[in-house]
Amino acid sequence: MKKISGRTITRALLYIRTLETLLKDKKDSVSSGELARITGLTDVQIRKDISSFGKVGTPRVGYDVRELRNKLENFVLQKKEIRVVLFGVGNLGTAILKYPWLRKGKLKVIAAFDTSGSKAGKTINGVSVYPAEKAPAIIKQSKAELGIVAVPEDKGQDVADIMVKAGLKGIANFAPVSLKVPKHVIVRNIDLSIEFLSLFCDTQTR
Amino acid sequence: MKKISGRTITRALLYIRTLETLLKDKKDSVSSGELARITGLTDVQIRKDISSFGKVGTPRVGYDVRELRNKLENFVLQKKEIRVVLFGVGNLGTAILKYPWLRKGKLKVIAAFDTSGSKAGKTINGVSVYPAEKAPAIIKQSKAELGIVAVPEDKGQDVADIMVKAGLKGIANFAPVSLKVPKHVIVRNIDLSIEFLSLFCDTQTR
DNA sequence: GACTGTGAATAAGTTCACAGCT
DNA sequence: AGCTGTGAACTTATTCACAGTC
Repeated sequence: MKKISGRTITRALLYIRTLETLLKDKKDSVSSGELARITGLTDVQIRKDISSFGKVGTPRVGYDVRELRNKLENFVLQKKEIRVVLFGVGNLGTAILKYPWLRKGKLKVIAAFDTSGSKAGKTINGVSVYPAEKAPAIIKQSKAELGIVAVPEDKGQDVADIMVKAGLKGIANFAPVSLKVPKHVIVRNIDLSIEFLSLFCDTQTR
Repeated sequence: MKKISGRTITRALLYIRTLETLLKDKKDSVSSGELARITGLTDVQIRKDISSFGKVGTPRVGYDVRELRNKLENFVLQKKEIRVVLFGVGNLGTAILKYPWLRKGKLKVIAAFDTSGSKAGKTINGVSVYPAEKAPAIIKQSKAELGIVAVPEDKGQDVADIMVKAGLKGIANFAPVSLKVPKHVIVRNIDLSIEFLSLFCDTQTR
């Protein structure tokens, strides 16, 4: 088996999501063309992606939905549970904590942290909020792997430093600031302003 | 001047953000190498991107921060104000409305909509919340261009349909569902679950 | 010497064209 | 016929190497 590109993996996660809704609709067979219609990608792209995980479809029929879902999950999400911590229980942090789809999957937010004393001690959607000082101990002890930065931009770097020191290997950063981290830590930036503006630019150029 | 790729534009938006924080720090000159250190990109990438907007740097010195910022803004964001509407005033929608960086830039949320009667009539961060029925009229009259889908997944397609019918040209979709829209409407999907999971996968493969 | 700007080389990603299966 | 799977062609994006400038 060869190495799989990050883009293929991201699309595989989309396929998994799509297959799961097909399962809910009691569909148990699907073709690459049908997946293409749903996702907006091309059928060839989808077949190519899927083929990098091994042969699983049957000609003339398509893919067995459950089998394909399992195949993709086994490659992409072997781990049973991915432990995540969140920094910043403001509006965005709360929104992330309350969104149900974090629980449906393998993602588990195991703790949230906030510097404001008024937030600590609360429980949001089953997740306890702790004062920021407790973060290093809790992260290490719980063996969390991912951190979400949902604090204002001027606190972003401080939070990232804590996360790095505590041993997190991936950071999802919603603060509109570039984080400085050692290269073994991977940062995914989600700057909503930039997302919206680049979407706008896309609409202009066509 | 040649055509500029979407990726270059997204990076240009990041450069603009970065230059603006440099301005705040009273830095008025910066090199591609320095921008590279801050953003995590390579210096060549940055020079190449910038050069596609025209010559603006001076050898031995670097770029004038203010001049470069203006140059990039003129290319990428000529428009004075980009009008946006939001559907779904739950936690995520409220978070988006309250985040300050939407106002710093050219993005302006001109209205929010929610089906729940209890939300309509409120004002969040200066943005009025209306019942969903008012959306078509308000969108058309205000000449809004972008829509944000922050409703639960089972309402996503309905909202997208309203947005398309009202003439919006771009949709930022936070609902974990694939939207079906005519091809002249551009959708940017931001599925937080997929973002986090793909980040996790990245941390595994190196 | 220390920077920018850029054509050329390389790498990554997508689409094409068609072989192969049932 | 109608689908999957895949090498090959092509397109897009990044990196290299170095010329040009102050």
